[in-house]
Amino acid sequence: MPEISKAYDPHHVEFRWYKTWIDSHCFRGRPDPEREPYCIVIPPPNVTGVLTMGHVLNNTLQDILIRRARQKGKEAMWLPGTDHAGIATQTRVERDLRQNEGLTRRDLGREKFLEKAWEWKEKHGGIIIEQLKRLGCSCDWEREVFTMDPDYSTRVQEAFVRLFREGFIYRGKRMVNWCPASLTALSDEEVIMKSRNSVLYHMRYELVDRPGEFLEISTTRPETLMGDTAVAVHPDDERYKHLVGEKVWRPFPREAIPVIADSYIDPEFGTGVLKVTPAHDKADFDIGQRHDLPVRDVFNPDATLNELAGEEFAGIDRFEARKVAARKLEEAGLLLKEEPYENSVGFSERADVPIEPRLSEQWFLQYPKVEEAKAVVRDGLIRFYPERWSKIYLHWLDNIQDWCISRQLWWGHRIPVWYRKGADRSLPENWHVAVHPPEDPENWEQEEDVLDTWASSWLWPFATLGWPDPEEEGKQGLDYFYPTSALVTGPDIIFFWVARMIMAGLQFMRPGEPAERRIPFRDVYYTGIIRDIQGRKMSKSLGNSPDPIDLIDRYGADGLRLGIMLIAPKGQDIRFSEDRVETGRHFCNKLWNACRYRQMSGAMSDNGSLEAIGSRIRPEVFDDDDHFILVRLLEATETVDRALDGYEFTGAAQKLFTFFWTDFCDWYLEVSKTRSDEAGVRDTGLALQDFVIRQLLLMLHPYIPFITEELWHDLGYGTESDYIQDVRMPGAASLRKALESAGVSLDEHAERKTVNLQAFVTRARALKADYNLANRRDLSFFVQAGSDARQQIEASLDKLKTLIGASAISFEPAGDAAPAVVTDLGTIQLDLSEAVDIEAEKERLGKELAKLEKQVAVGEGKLKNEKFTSNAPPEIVEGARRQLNELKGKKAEIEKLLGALSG
RNA sequence: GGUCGCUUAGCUCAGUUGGUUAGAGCGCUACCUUCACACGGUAGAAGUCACUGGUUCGAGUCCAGUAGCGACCA
Repeated sequence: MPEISKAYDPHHVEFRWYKTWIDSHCFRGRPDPEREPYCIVIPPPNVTGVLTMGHVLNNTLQDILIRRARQKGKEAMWLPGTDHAGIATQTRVERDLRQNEGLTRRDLGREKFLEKAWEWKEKHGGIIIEQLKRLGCSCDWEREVFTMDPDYSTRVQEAFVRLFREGFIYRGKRMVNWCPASLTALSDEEVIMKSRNSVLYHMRYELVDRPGEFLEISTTRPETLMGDTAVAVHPDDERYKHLVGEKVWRPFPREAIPVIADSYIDPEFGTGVLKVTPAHDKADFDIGQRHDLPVRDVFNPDATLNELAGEEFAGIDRFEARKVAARKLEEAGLLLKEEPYENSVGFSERADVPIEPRLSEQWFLQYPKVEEAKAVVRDGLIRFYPERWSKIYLHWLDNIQDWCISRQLWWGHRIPVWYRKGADRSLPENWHVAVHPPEDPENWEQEEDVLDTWASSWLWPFATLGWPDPEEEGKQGLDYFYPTSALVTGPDIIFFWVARMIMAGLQFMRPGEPAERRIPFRDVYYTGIIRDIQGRKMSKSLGNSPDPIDLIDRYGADGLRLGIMLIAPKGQDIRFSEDRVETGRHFCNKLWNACRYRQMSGAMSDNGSLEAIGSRIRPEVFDDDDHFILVRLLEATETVDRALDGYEFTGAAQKLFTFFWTDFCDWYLEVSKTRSDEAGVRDTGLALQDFVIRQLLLMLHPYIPFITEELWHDLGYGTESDYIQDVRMPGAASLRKALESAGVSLDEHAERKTVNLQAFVTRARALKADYNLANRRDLSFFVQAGSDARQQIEASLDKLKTLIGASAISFEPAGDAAPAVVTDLGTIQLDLSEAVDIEAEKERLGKELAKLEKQVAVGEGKLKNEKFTSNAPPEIVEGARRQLNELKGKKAEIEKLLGALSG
């Protein structure tokens, strides 16, 4: 038997076990018709990313689900991977290129640049995967997928081609969200609306045919006025009706533009006159379409202004241009006032700069299966935990817009479209849309743009499993593992990813079959967001984000995992503080030492199976404590099981925590120290410890996989299987059955008795503490008890003497002045009459009496209430009656004690 | 502006069909290095369950409203 050290040191345990697990392919998931499948696909982190606290939370949850599924005998498979993070990665590589070599990507050319990007990926791309291993994630690493792997890339293109052929994908010149920093179009979801303190500029345009008469207009963006091609009013607006059809002077570049009427205009806003800039505003563009206005684009792609804006604007930035425009208006006497104005401005999610609406040629996807995607969630085929997220999901689908899927990047899946050289690209007859290039490539040129990263990851739940290649599907087990069982993710990507995956699954998988076979997953668990202790989001710039690897170094992966699980409320944001991780580490140390205590208490016997342990139990020597701990163990097992079935990870963790610490360590192990040395009694006690620890390790294993594996082997549980993860975890029913086979019939009543005894011990200790005698072990106690209670106390005499620290407990009457305390098992008195301050003792008892009187009054009031006794369920009424009697008994006892002190 | 959520001990949080005296961890106070564990033990102090009203024999729990905070959407 290996000696176990006094303090648990996670480091070598964690490294050693993870290596062993990997070497023996523990986490492999392969189709097995004998078993029920259980599959999770990882939300692929950015290949360039490093582990954050969010990842720790998210992946610990997934690991718990997967490990628990394994314990339930399912074929568990957790599929890992990373995505290529188009904009983020390309930006990083471009920045390095600029800093190191002073080059832009265009200097290098597409091919060379992509080589650089791959190099960068090879160098930095494995980090997060290794970090997930440190955390203990039991992914099937042999299946690791990267969204730019050749196979996966082909599948992405295949999906594009299929959608195109079915008419869901089209190319068009439309207003898109343009990021002037990344120089690419973005989808609506990548635009973050932020509230800004802007300025509302009030200006006036002069009427061409009525010199000296002006139209007053307000705008937050005077730098776009050079692109104005009309001003608009509401057709019913009496103030301006007569001016519709006339012209006003755009001040610079000076040009006459029409006054038009459009019912989009809100007459209440400002002066009710809108400047119309079709090239630089989505709504203005729509107005322009309706009125056939020219589109006058005065911006360059990087949001500097171009020559169309005029000489003094060409080349300057949009924010500088705003100032220049305002100044020029003022000089011309056209600026009436500037006032502070709060409005919403769209920002690029990645680059964090204001978006420019911009007219450009892009590829769009009209989402498939929108109605069905709503139905599967609404009808509960896919269940959201917490359920409330389904409302957010449905609302988004109700208002869904076509998805701009092209990106003006190089790092990504190049769109599988070729254009006939020299021909008009806007005509579909000049397109070749296919996974493979045309047979005469010299006459074609491929589309330069790549696909949105999300347009590859929305295929994740099935493209990672071989779709659509039948041979690969067979190899990967698509038919077996799909639909996957659960998805764990943050609510921030409910639109980016969850909703789109659902539509993709419904569209591509098993056409013609019922929806429950086509959906990508059955349950979606939304985590909270990890914040710092002040409630702020974790961010690099605030520096409030701890490095999880540093935490693992200091507390162990198990400590970190458990610490996070103890505070992760269901679907709420989490305020993280490090002392929770400390709590996790303390728990591991306590567990370690409890097992160490077991080893030191007596030789280990056959722990190879529940039956083997059961055969060492002799129920005829059971005492109340044995019944107590088994009843509590069964209860904990049931609670944990039920909690995890409902994705209540914290509830389950807390139950395990208190059962282990309070019931097992603080009580059962403590009383074991007072147990008889008689062989059969002691051995049964040890067997029960083995029984409880076995179940505890199994239940804790999903949370703290490393230490439980280590202890599982140290304590000799490991013969049934090589690893704890492969041991079938007994439910409460199986435990009950195992106990029955061992001849145990559980006495639920003993649990109540033990609770009373525990209270008795606590009260006696408190009595000593009140008299500053906590560390004395030579005191005599007197107990006045009824016959049942007396019998229980006598049966537990040795135990009580040790736990309380008493030299003797007798049932003699104590002196009148002896300090006393009243418990459910009778009155305890300290043999201390000569040293007692009578007045202080009176005060102490008086306080106690007052408390009891209050409680008695409440109880009596309740029971006198006829409505209560007739309406409440009988067991509640009975409980209240019993409680009242107990309180009254205690009250009478205290009154008696007080009477004796006074007499 | 719309939708959703949160508000329980100094702090972070449990409290799942309404039911006996509202719990835990951390922190705090006092005591203890007693041979599993000081990453520990013992005892203790600490809560008008945000506020107002309602339903009920009974509300932290259900309903309505108010306030504060937060998220998402516009």
